[in-house]
Amino acid sequence: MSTENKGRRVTAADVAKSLGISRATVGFVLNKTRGQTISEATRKRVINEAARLGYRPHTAAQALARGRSRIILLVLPDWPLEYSMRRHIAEASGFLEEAGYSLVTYTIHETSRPLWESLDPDVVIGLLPFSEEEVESIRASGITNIVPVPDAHTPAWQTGPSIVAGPELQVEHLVERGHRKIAFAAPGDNRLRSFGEARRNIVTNKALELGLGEVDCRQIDRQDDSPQVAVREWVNAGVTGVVAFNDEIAAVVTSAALRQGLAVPGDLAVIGHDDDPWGEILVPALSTIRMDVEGLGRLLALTALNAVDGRDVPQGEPNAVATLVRRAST
Amino acid sequence: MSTENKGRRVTAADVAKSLGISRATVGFVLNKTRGQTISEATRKRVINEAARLGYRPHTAAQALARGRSRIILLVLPDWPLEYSMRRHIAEASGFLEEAGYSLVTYTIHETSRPLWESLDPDVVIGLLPFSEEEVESIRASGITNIVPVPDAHTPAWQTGPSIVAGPELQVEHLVERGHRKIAFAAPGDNRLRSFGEARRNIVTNKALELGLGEVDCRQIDRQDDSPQVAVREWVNAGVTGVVAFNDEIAAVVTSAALRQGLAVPGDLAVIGHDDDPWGEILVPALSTIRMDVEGLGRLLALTALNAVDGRDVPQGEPNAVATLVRRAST
DNA sequence: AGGGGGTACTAGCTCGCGCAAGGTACGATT
DNA sequence: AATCGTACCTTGCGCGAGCTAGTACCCCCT
Repeated sequence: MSTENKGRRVTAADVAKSLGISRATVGFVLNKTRGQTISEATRKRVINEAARLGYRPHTAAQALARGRSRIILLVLPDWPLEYSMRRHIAEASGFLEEAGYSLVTYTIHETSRPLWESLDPDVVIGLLPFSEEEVESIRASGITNIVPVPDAHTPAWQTGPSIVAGPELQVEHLVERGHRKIAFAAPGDNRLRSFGEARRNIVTNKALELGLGEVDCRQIDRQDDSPQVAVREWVNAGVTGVVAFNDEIAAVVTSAALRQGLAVPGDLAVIGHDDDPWGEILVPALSTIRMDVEGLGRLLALTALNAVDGRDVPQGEPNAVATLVRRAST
Repeated sequence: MSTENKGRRVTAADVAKSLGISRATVGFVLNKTRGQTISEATRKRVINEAARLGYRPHTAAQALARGRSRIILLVLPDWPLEYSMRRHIAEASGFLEEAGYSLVTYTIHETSRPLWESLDPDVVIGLLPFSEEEVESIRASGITNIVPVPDAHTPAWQTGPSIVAGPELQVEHLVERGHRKIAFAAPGDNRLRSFGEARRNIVTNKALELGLGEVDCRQIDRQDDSPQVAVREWVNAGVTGVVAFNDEIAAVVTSAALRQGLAVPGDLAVIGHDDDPWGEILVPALSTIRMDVEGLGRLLALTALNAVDGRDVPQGEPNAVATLVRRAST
């Protein structure tokens, strides 16, 4: 299947010439183009000859001709993916493939130009919401299909049950454990700023709703002394429970508390978010929130397809969106 | 930069028309084409106008015209990537970008069509050797640049001194801290088996060389009671220092020790590998090995670039390969 | 005045494919 | 006999950019 033309790639024109028919016909057959009638005999001849010659459509040419790359870029968070998550991505990938799309996964790193600029995907879809800078950057590459959609007024991901549930569970859990004065540990990292704000608001509202006092919110940066300062002042102010933005922040806070000779959860209880595998290793093991990544992932795949068609985000929410993982830190 | 043409993408022709010059000139300027003389004035005008209009070259069109996608596909193993590996990849990605290439990472899953068929990369490069079926499949997609080449030698980054240095440093450090009876904590995960074996051998050899006793090697699996068992038996056997495969394993061991009421490093010292950021957060903070990620990433990138040019795998080794990070756990 | 040799560009073909619009042959209908 | 309809296929343009082979102009030298 390869010894014929010395190295040059087989094109649709080669298939056509070899059969003595026009290139368009080959295209129609291979694309199952609707609105074209092709005799069964020709159909078979084309398909066989294409296979015999080892014809593969040239992706770039297709993308150029139809104006779509048929690539969907899935942006992953920068932490190790659990097994179930990876499996789900594989599933989503297969699902999308049947629709003629390729799923490319991507982890953002600051060192290099984001992949959406060079890959020209039809959709960029994030497992986590994008920061404003990221949205800006994606838009600037001429990509209009971004999921989750950054709606100007009420961002869906800031109000959607799937996102709200986590922080609310964190607060409820602390209250259930008897804490009445709680604090929020926000990420110092600028890229997580807007995401942090969102979660803080949810926590604040929930605290209000449950009749708790003011929620003392502080930014935690592992690089400086902010963890130490925050812990000291929290304890002085009578805070006994800390809701952390994620597991890493929770770990940093816990760490700072332990180094000050405080007991966790005795003097200060800490709950994280995301169920990072590291959280289980820590002493004390970190209580946290596990998101229904699989459900979310499936939803995202569907959303991606709909986004390509210009349709809206599907309505179905994953059912079990967030669950509490009780461990030693609370 | 966007309000001019309603939605349509800006092409090089737009830039040219807007300046009243030919499209070719725009191309020459933007590609810094050698062998073409362009006046400095025109150069600047083109560059400014391109920026003003928000011009982005159409990747697919470029790929079609020059016959190269400028995509390098890095095939990853199907297991959670250690922190250091993710950094290598980020590093390589940045390096390749400067050369005008995009690095796309990919984990093979059986459920879907392999990405090399639809992405048309210039090179497919694997962290692990490919199976024969895989090589066959890649070849069938018309891709000739495959690394590691089926029957060439193993890539340098899999055997070179860069890999040996880390484990040796771990052992040396423990000895320096006065430990004479050490153990090795291997990953339980089957997929890391061969890596674990490799590092264990290095540790064993180094221990022999330094005149230490037998190295007690045990597999650690976070999911079962192997950490507890290992720690107990190690301590009973008089082991005082543990060399861990990576920081995660080190953390798990530390954790198990603490939970048994042992002091770290008092009763058992533990040293990790890879300098995962989580290691610094732990109490006690984890001593570890920091790899020269920049060098390794560069090597990976160079290998890929050379493959594009049809050249062979480079021989050069990264120079400063591994350094010891002293923290509280030893 | 007629080259010769730069410099600074432009015209136009090419890549492989999708797809709209246009044939053509042949039997059926008026 | 002329027209129509349909099944089947072809011609040819366009996608956006790379790049070769010019061309027009100017300066300098004999």
